[in-house]
Parts: sequence; structure tokens; C-alpha cells
Amino acid sequence: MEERKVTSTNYENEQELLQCPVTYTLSIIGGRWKAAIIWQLSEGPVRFGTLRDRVGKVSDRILSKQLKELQEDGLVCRDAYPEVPPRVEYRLTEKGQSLEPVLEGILKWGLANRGA
Amino acid sequence: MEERKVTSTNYENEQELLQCPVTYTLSIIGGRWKAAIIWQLSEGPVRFGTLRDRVGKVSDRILSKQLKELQEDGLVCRDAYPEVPPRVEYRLTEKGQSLEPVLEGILKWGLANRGA
DNA sequence: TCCATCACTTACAAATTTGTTAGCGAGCCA
DNA sequence: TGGCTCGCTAACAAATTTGTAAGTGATGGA
Repeated sequence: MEERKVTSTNYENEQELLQCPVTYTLSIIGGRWKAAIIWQLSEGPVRFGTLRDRVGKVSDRILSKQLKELQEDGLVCRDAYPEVPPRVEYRLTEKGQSLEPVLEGILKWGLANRGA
Repeated sequence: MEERKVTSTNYENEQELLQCPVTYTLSIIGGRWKAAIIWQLSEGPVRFGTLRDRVGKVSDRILSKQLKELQEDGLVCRDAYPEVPPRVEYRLTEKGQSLEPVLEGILKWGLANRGA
């Protein structure tokens, strides 16, 4: 994990902002590829490479990072099988699944209001 | 408005990402102070300075920028009264108000899942 | 005259996010 | 032996976001 500077002018703000449940939620799903990842995983477990191909133009590094954050936030689970070449599957946790209705609300609003 | 480099490696991704209604919505409400701003305005019009004091530790520049983006996205309206010193009120548009149920969904999820 | 008010803006600095490129390791298979 | 797969990481580069500090302009009041 890339370390975060605690002397940051942002740091204090962030602590306070995360007190707000809305900001907390947005900080979890706000990463550039996270909604797409969750969307893909909502159908069931998906392998790393498959995810990379389906999600869009993500690089390995970025996909890896977003997945790691999703794991840390408890939305996604990683299952590694000891094979060669390695096989790793990602899937939603219960917490991750509980986000789906929220994402649907966001989706519907987007559909209704984009381009207006 | 600060210009955006079109040679950016990010630019192409962004165009594609905004095709997704979820990502589109998140890009609109995802700014650091935007949820808080919308929240404040949901009660009715608020002046710039009042907003700055209520929203948290925002600086003038940042609040101004977030408000401008919210206006461009059609969520917020600006009413300026020709007085001295100037008086400017911000309020939600209909489009902005239509976000409230979505934000409530986000809020409820955050309340239920923070700290779990 | 001089200062205060309010909603900004300008110039600059710092942190964060996202991206590109190249490589690794273990074992299967030709 | 040598190349291949797959998930991942390291080193680096670029863009974006957020922040701080210091103005500005018109006017009313001391």
C-alpha cells in the first residue's frame, strides 16, 4: 500500500468528512473503476484477467489497487487457488451485495438525468 | 475554469466511463464537499459565506469551484443581488432536488455499514 | 479618508489518483 | 531448454484535486 502523508493538509479534512455517512459511502465506491467492478462481480465470481478484460481500459496495476481497496473496505473477497499458472477469483461479500440497491438508485438517476 | 489537457491519458477513459450512468452520477456528486453542499441547500437557499461556515473547513476557492461545477451540472442555481457588499444565494434546482432520495439511499447504507 | 464587508479570483504549492512499462515466479508443454 | 500463462509488483510519469495566502472592487459608515 502506498503510504499516506499524515502531515497532509487533506488528512484532517478527510477524518472529519468521513464522519458523514454519505461521504463515507462515496469514498468507498468512488474510485474510477469501482462501480464497474462491483457491477461485474454482482453476477458471481470473476477471475482477475477476465475482470480486467471486461471492466474497460484498466491496467493490471490499477485494477489490482482498486480490488485491494474494495477488499479493505469489506466489499470484495479474494479466493486464490494454488495452481500454476495461478487462478484467483474475486466475489462480492454480503456487504458488497448490500450495495446493489444503492447502486441501482444511482443508476436510475443517471439514466434519467444524463443529457438533460 | 482550469483547462483540462486533452492529451491526457485519462481523457479517453473518462469519455468511456461516463457512458455508464452510475459513473456519470458519481462524477457529479463525488467532489469532496458536494454532498455536504447539496445537503445544506436541501433546506433552502443559502448565502456563500453561510455555506462556507456550515459545510466544514472549505476555503473560498474550493467552495467556489465546487459550486461552479454543481451549476454546470445543473444541480445548483445562483442568485446574485446587486447590493454592496454583494449578496449571492445558492439553491437546488429541480434536478438537484431529485437527487435527494438517491443521497438518502447512500446515507442509509453508510449508517448501516460504517464500522462493521 | 480609511476601513470593513462579501463573494469571489489569482498565483502557487502539495497531495492524491491514475496511468505506462517492464518484470517476476512456478510449473506445464513442445 | 525455452517459451508460455496468470496474477501481481516496482519504478516512474502525468494529470487531477485540494489546499493556502493574498488580493480585488464597489460602497457604506466611522
